[in-house]
Amino acid sequence: MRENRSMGNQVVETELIAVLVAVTDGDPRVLTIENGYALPSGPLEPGHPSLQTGLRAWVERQTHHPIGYVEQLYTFADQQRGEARGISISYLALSREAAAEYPSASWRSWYHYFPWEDQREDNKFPADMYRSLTGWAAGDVARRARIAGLFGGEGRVWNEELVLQRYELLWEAGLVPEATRNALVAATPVPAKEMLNDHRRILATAIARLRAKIKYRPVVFELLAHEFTLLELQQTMEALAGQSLHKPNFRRFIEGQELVEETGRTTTGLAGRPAKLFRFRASVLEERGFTGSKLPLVR
Amino acid sequence: MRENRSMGNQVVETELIAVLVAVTDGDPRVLTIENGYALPSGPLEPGHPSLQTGLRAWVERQTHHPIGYVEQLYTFADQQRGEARGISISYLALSREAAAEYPSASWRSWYHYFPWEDQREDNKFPADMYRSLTGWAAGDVARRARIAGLFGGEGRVWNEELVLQRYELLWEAGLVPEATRNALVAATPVPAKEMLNDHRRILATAIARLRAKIKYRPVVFELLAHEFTLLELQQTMEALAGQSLHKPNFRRFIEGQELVEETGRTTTGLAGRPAKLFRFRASVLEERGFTGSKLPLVR
DNA sequence: TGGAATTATACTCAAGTTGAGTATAACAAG
DNA sequence: CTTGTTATACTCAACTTGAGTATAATTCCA
Repeated sequence: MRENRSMGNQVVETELIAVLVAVTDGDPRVLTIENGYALPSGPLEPGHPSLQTGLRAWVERQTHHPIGYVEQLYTFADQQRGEARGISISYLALSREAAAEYPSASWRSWYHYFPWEDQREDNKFPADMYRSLTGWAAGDVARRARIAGLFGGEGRVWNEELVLQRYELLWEAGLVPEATRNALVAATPVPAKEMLNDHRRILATAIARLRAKIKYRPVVFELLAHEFTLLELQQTMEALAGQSLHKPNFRRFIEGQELVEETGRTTTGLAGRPAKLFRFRASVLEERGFTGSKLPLVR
Repeated sequence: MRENRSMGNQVVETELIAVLVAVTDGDPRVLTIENGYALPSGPLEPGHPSLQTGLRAWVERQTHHPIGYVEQLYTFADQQRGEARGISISYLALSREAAAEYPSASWRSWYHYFPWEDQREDNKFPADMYRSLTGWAAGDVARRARIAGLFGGEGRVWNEELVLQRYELLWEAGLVPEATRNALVAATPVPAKEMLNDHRRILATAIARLRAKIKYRPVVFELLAHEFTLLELQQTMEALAGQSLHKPNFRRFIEGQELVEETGRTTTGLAGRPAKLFRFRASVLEERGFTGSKLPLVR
C-alpha cells in the first residue's frame, strides 16, 4: 500500500467500546448504559499514552476495582457517517461487579441478550426461535446442516464457542431486530433483548473470545474474589461457558494444573461440609509462558 | 466514557499494516518492502466498504492470488506524532508466493527475523544470543525462570506459540536493536534482521497467532496448492510451527479429521514411491462450526 | 440430641487419545 | 536386480478423559 498511495490519508474519528464482564451469583454480567440498550463507549482522548490505558482508567473509575485483564477485541470501520469515517475499537475487560457510579449504567446478564447460549440446564432453547429457524431452513439441506452444526441436533454436539456464528445465522434468518434498522420492528419470535447498532454483535464476539480463553489461560481468577472455594470457581466457569461441568473431573484438573493453593481457611455458616478456601497462585503467570495452562471444560 | 465526555473527539490518521504469509520450499515467508526492512503498509482509503476489503484488494493486486484468509491482528496508537495521533491496524493474510509486482517488494523467510523460532533441527539456537541472555539473568532467579519458561531448559519444554513473549524478553534484555532507536546501534549478539519501528513486533504477533490457529482451524490449506501430498501438508505445518512432527501420527490425525480427500492421482517423476494427491474438503467449513477441527501438532 | 439434608472431598475404572516405534509397499537410478 | 528413497500401514504402552461411586464434615430441624 505504501507502494500504491494515490490518495491522501483519510481523517477519521475514533471510538472505544468496552465489554466489561463480571460474574455474580452464577450469572455472567455486562456493564451497560441506556437501560441495557448500549455498551459503554466514548471517544479516544488525547493524553493517554496508549489505547489500553485510556480504557483501563475509565473502567476503573466506573467499577472501583482494579482491572486485571483487558484485551482488544476487534476494530471496524463505520460505514454510515458520510465523508468522515468512524473507527471503533472494542475491548473485553474483566472485573468484579460493583455499584455502577453513574445512574444510567447497570449490569445485565449476558444471557438476556443471548438466552440460547445458556445450556447449563439441558437444551433450554427458546422453542419459538427454534421453530422459526427450522421454518427458515425448510427444504434447504445446506441451511439445515448449518443449523445442526451450530445449534446441535442431528448427531452434532453443542460447541459453546460458536456464539458469533450462531448470532450471525439468526441475523441471516431475519430473527434479529437490529437487522431491520429503520423498520417498525415487528414482534420477533426470539425472546432476547436487542441493542444499539452492532453492540450485540460486539458482545457476542466478547463472549466467544472469553469462552475460548478460559480454556487455556487462567483469566477466570480475575472474576473471583481473592479467596474462593472450588465450587465457586466451577460455577464461575459454568456461567461463562454456559455448560455444566462434572465436579470430580473439574477438581482433578484444577489440582493437576497447580493453579491454586489452599489458604488454610474454610467457609463457615453455610449448609453442608465446609469448603477449603483457595487462592490463585499468581506465580504461574511467570512460570509458564501464559499459554499451555489449560483449564479445560471437562463436561 | 460516553458518561464522561469532557473533551472533544480526537482526529487521527489511520494506517493499515499487512503481514502477508506464504510457505515456499518449507520456508515460511513474509512479503516485505524496503529490502526486507518494513512490512507493506498504507493509509486507509476512502471508498472501501470495510477495512478488510481494502486490505484484501491491495494484497490481491500484489500477489495475483485470491486471498483466502485475512484476519485482524491488533490496533495500536502511535505515540510520537505530536498532536495528531496515528492509529495502526495490522492484519494477517495467507496466500501463496508469487513474484512481487513492485520491484521493492520481496519475500523473506520469517526466520531471518527470528532465527531462534526455527526448532525443526534440535535446538539450533544462536549460541551467542543464549549466552547474552544468561548473562543478563545472572544472579536473578526470576529472570532465569522466565528464560527457562520461554526458551526451554531446566526441565521446561519449548512452546512454539510464545513468539511474542520471547521477543519481548529479548527486548527487555537489551538484545533488540529496535529498542535503542536513535542510538548508533552497536553490533548485537543476536544474528537476526531488524525492522522499522515496531514492524518486527507485529510480525511476531502474526507468527504467534498463526501457530495457534493452525491447531484448531484448517487455515494451512490456504498456503497449499489445490492438490498436495500429505508430506507437503506436513512440511508446511512444520515450517509454520518451527517444529518437526512425527510422520505416522501426523497422518493418523489428518485422516481421522477427514479434512482431506484423495483426488485419485499421484505424484510422478520424483524419487521414491509415488504419493497420493489430496485436496482439502472445503465442505468441512460448513459442516463443523469452524472451531473444533483441530490439526494438532503431534510432535 | 440425633437423624436427615447438604455440601465437600477422595477414589475407581473403562474407553479413548497420544507418543513412539516397526514393518511393508512402490517407485527411480544405477 | 539391487540399492536408495519415499509412501503407507500397523502395533503397543502410557497417559488422559468421561463417568460413576463412596465417604467425610457440616447445618437444619424435629
